[in-house]
Amino acid sequence: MDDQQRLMQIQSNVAAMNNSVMGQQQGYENMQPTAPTDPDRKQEIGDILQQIMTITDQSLDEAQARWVSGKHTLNCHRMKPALFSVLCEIKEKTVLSIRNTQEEEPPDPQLMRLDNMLIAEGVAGPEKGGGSSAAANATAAASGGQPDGAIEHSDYRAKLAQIRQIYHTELEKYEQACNEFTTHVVNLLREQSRTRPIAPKEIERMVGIIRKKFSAIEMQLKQSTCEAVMILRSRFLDARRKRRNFSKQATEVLNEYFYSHLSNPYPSEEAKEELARKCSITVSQISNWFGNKRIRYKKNIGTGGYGIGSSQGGMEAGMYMNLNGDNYQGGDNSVNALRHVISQSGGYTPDSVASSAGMFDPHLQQMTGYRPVVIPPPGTGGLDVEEDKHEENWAGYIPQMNQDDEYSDSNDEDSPNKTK
DNA sequence: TAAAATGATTGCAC
DNA sequence: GTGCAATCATTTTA
Repeated sequence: MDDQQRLMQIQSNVAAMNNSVMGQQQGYENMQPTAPTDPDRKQEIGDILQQIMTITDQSLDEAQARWVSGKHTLNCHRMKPALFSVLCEIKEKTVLSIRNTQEEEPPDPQLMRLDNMLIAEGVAGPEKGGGSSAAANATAAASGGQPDGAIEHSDYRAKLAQIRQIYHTELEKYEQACNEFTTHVVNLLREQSRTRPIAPKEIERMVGIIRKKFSAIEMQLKQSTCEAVMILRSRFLDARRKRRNFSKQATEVLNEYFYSHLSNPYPSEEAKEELARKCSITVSQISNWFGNKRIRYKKNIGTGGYGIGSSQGGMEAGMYMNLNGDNYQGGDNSVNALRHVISQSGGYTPDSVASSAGMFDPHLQQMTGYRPVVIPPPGTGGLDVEEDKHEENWAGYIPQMNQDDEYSDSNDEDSPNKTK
């Protein structure tokens, strides 16, 4: 389409719209001493458009020079408000409306993920409970109930607080910069709206564009913060490798539970919680311990190292009888009394095996004074085991006693894994 | 100091 | 989500 055709089209458009904006012009026209006739108005509009079209064909310098000279004339022209209004309307109906539909996007899922993570880690959102609880959760597992866990905890918390502070400072800077720039641009556009048609929607759109650009910076900031938290967390969690053995008392409590529930050594959640409380360790550590215990018990049964009556003696279940190894060694409590009684009784009896399988012999208890009282037996409403859903799988590992097998105190000498 | 013991992690299956 | 099995990493023991 050449310039002439474009000009004709614009002129016809303007003529068509002229009627629609007459209302807007009404107030203005009322102020005029004489209202021009229709042919006159069309001629004037044609002149203005002709000037505009001519400018597009000129070089920048020529146009500027011409514009400066004609600026005052155009600004003072009585048709200027009407023309601005028409141009603004056209802009809104074409470019702006198309862009608006394109810009109405749903919230960025990546940004949402970052936001959620920062809130979960206690960096964003309210500080109270955020950082400290996240740190507490992370340290609970790391410390394993050890006293120096508190040191690690405070260390983690301090570093997290640092990250949080940097994040908030940067976020504040970003918001301030964003607001300042937005205000500046809005003022600039308002200023320019005196000399060129700028619709309010156009200003809104510009503000949206600026916000979008700044949100990219915000995203970067959030991403960097998340990375910093992740690095801190991974370093902190690595500290879990620096483990400490549980206290003797804790191991004893766990062993007591394990061997008193040997037929089904799967503590319920409640039992785990109770054990965790007694041992001053976490529930997950209890789960780890029982997981390790079951598997190592099975292995040793399988290799025969723990086999009742095996030449090596020292089966782990038997340890409950011979009380050797697995932290049962050298105890000076009721366990030792039991050990003594067993050694006095001349070795293995079916009853003692029953006790190892979770069926404590009342006679033995009476004799020794030892009871697994720390953990109430199954079905008593105390620390109970899980339902026997594992019993089928586990059953093969419950010691099956042969009447010929004899456990002698000499087996005490061998730790279960000494078979290696 | 090597070997054993032990708590934790990971990958897989259910 | 839980448990198993293998493995890692550290601590304890002889």
